[in-house]
Amino acid sequence: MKTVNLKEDFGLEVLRHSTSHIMAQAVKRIFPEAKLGIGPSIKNGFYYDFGIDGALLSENLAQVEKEMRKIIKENLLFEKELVTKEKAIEVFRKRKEPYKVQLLGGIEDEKVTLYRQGEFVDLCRGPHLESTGKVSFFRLLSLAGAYWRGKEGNPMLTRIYGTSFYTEKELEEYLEQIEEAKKRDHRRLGRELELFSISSDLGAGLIIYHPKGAMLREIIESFEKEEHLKRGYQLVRSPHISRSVLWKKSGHLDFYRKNMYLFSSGNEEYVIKPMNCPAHMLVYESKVRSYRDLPLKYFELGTVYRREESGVLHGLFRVRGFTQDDAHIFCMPSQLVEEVRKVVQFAIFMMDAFDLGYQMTLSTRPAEFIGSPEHWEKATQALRDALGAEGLDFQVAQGEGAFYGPKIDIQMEDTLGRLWQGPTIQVDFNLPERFNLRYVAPDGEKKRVVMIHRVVLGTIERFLGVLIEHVGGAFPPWLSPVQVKILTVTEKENSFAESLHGQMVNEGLRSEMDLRNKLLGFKVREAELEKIPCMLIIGQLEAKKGLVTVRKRNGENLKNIEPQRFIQMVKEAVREKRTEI
RNA sequence: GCCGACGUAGCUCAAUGGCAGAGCAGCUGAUUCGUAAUCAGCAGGUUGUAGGUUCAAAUCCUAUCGUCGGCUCCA
Repeated sequence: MKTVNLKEDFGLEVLRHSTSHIMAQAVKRIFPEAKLGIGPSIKNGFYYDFGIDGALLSENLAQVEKEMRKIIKENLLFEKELVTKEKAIEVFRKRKEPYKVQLLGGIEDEKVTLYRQGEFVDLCRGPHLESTGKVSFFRLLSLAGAYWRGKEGNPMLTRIYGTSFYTEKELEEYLEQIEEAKKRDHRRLGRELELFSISSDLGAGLIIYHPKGAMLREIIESFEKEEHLKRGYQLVRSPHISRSVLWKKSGHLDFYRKNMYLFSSGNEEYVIKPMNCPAHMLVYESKVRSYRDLPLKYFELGTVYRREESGVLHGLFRVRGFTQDDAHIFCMPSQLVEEVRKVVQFAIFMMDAFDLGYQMTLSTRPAEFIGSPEHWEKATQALRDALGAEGLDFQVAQGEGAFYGPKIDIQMEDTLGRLWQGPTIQVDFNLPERFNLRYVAPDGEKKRVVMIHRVVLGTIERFLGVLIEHVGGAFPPWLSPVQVKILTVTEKENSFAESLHGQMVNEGLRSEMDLRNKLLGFKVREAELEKIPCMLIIGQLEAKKGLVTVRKRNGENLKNIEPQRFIQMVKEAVREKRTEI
């Protein structure tokens, strides 16, 4: 089974890569001055980059598609040619392809392969299909800017994204899938379910929570607080603003300034906190600490503000004001492995509690770093050991660690398959140094404390976004802002409905009533669209007997239920965190 | 920040230089009804904002704010 799948994927890669060459050929026919960048196949399709100085616009995509169909009809052979690097450089110099020449400069091998189809030549490892005629079901999807070789200082090329399949059915299904994903988009559901909104008057990247979204947050936050207390964390709190001297001391003013909101008051410069760590350092620093006190774990749902570049803002996933479930763990070097391991377990516990999938990355020492290489080696090994002890699969991102220490990142997927970083566990050699954080060891000597900086959901905002998309807005009862909606058949049952509502609210259930003079079918439809876990249908039958009919959001009915029994059912579903009542 | 696209009623979308419109939502009335839309009527707008071109601008131009898809950066 597995090998067949691999083959198919490989086949798709070849198809898509070949389609990207056809696209490049079409673009060159229409815009002979376009310079070729690179054109690989990617997860769900392919792209090709062109240096064309903005002459290629989205209105040209249809034209490019048309030319591609012509090339496919011409059924040109993909011809492979093995040449020396010098020969290849000469070919592309003649064809005025500076990016290809640059690429060749970076290749170590003596021989490279060229692929030709008709008048088009590309530097390419291959493999390709036999001929352009083998491609038929493709679609150009979007246009985007992309820096040459992904470096900000380089020229901006124009990138065309597209996809390609062997059958029309698969292409249609893929396009359909994208449409379906849009319905689960948290930005759309956030509005439809009245969870949150963003207002340009308030400011880009700043979230306002509406009653249902605020309730959802409250549920998640109180769950988190409890779980932290169970694990020996202590709650701390710090103000939103602080004097800039604190940030001078922490180093943020130098390294992080462009992301910080600063303001002055009198002669004093102030900072709106972009992080919680410096304040937590001050808590540690406030008295002499003994090795007997360690590990110390300070937890704060800390709301921070960062001046993010306008182009990166994205719904709840990338914002300027957000709340981290932030904690700082101070320990002795000998406790590091154990503490990291506990945090890894905690993060996984949280992911599991919300039924979310994830992937892990270990990021190691970057080119520029502070602290000694031995410390780095030990800390990186501690992270590796913690992951190993839990039997977790992880990728290693060489040199991707922060300048102040190695880290473990946990990424979560959104509905379109994009990855977003959630939980992160970072060892920090920098701040304990800058704040001179020490503890008194058994021998009476003062020693440098080791610090772990960690979040287990990441930020409440991003996490909520992922959660909304994961459940498609249909929250499990324990999280659902409204758990029950009482629907009356006619206004005659309103008083019974009101007494039921009072009873449930008293028992701590989140209940709403729909007493409007509307048809039952209409009320059911609305409650279904609100994705409320269950409805109570109250007509004459129920009112007379003092019982309720439960309609779950999947359409299933439970008849003649005692109100108290129903309340217990909901409580049980909440306690067990079941997805449905 | 950069590249491209977009911004019309609460929402989804029409109106291609010549009278700003529809459906849903909202409001009012009728209907008292059993599991995804009862019927009728009414109201809703400085076309994101500011400037410009024109006899005339939602439409063309400039700036600005915001949104979307990417790039870079990041939780």
